[in-house]
Amino acid sequence: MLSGLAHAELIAVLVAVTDDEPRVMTVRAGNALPSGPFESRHRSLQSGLRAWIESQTGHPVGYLEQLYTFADRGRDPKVGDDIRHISIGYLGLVHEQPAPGAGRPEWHGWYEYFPWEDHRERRPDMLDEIVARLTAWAKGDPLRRQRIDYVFGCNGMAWNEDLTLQRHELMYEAGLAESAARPAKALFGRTMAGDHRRILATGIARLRAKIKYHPVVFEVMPESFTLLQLQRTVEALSGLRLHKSNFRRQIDQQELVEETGAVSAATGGRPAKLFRYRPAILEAQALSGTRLPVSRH
Amino acid sequence: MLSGLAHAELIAVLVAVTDDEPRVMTVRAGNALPSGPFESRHRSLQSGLRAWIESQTGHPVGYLEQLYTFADRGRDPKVGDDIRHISIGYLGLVHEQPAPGAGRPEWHGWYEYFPWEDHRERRPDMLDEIVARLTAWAKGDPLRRQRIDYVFGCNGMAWNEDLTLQRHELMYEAGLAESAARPAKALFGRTMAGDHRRILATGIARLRAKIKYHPVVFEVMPESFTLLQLQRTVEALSGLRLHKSNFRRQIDQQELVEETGAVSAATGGRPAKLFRYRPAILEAQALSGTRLPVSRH
DNA sequence: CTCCTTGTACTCAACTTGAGCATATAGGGA
DNA sequence: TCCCTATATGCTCAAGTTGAGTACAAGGAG
Repeated sequence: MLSGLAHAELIAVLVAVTDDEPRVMTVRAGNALPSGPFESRHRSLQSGLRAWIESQTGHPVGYLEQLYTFADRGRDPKVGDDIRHISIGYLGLVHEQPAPGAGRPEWHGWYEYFPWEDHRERRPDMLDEIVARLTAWAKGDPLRRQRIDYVFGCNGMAWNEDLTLQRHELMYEAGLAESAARPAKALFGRTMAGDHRRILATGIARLRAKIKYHPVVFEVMPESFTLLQLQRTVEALSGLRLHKSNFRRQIDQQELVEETGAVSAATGGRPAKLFRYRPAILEAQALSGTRLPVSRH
Repeated sequence: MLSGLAHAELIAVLVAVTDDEPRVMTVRAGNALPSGPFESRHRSLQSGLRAWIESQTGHPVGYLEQLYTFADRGRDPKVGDDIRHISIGYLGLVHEQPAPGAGRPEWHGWYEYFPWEDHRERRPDMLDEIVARLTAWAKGDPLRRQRIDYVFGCNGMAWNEDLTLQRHELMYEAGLAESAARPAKALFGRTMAGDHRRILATGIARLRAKIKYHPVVFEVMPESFTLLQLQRTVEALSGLRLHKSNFRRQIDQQELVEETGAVSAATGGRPAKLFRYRPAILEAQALSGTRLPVSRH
């Protein structure tokens, strides 16, 4: 018994936003997240993953953050049947892809996997079905009922976009997601191999929370952009519609952007000023309590 | 070469608050955090650690959260010299200890290790010395200068209690903390073995950030408490003095506590009502943007 | 009884946020 | 040409939140 020995694997949730759609890099035709063994030649977890990602995508990774470490009882014929399998998940952000889906890396919209998470147009109808099934599963247990209400925003509670992971876990418990017994069968959304969809949910949740108090959006933006493009990107990631003028007020109060001087005529109406990110003050202003200016409509 | 194989170890930052002092469980006379190998008999990381902690401290762990996974090139004669060493850090909160320091587990005040982090009485004088040495190290580099100002709250910037980890890392870079070459020598505060002090800094930072938007304080409180006791506990953890009436307003707006009906006469003046935590609504209200009502004085 | 100490309830100005309206500037078509 | 539509951008205002302080209550010690 090799006590304390385990297989270590790095697994990445790599996110880009193209055409107002958040996309995640996948392998195996969208059925798995990219991953690889953590090799001893790597200096550190971070640098190992960074090198590997850049070789795979050809894009520099602007932002890389550890997400979570998952452990599962894996099987490895080389070492023995009962060795632990440890996956260290990372969230990486890359700038807009010029040609999404071109080349080997496959980018899939993340709402393929979590269609109920996109509330930009309207609250997805699918949610009624999900909540109905969860309610049946809860069987009147008041604690479960309360959890459903909170996590899915029912019975007077507001939808909280940050709870992506909790929603997935609740659905998993209730048998609405893929299971070990039926790995490819889920009632809602597209599945992934193993626990990859769960890791993706972790990444989405982390990014949605972070975007509110840290200027990470700019890590997926091109060099220069209009304020509406910026807003659309935040909306894509959070799955919400935002209030336009309040969003703008927030952005320029934080002094995170500056005008480039150029304008974009590509928007149809009055040309919009182009802005660029101004990392100078960096984190100074950023940490003030920044809630999203959600539009109620 | 065993590609992908690694030693996995669990390491815990276990926190309790006694006598208005945050304490952390240590081993080896306060020189290390408790840790142990992750064994394959454990169902999961979380449950393995939970069982282990409860056997060590005799106290149930109310709250357990993964902190971070650290990787270092370790040495293990059993397997070979170049196997990876992975430490998975956890933050755990336990309720007030009846007799701190009694028995095997040793609880040490966390400000022994980070004396400059306690701003309850006054800004520690030590900070002037630290900043002076950092300034010398920065040698006029404006980026370093800006980072020092931000992280330590100099030159018009406010002290941000959440930046414990960044402060430790900056001091480490500048050679003011222990190093691999001189593991026990630090210019400020008490050291720990290996990177344990850094892991403790990670735990402090996480807890200080979390306390603002999630009702985790109650995990270190006794069953019933007065509002001032609650305030003193938050102050102990955050290292700040809070504004009394605003703190109270915040607490009862969140409706997280209810009166027990009893009063405590132990406080010297007018007896204070006792309260208990009311987890009923649990997380519902909690997630609203909760900043600490810092007292400027 | 008086002072001292702690607890509890209000008040009020400054600031922030949610929501909507008004105006500016482009292209396209009658 | 001139209006219409579409987007961009600026401004206002009420409602809510926060920072700071004051007034009053209720015990114990001397």
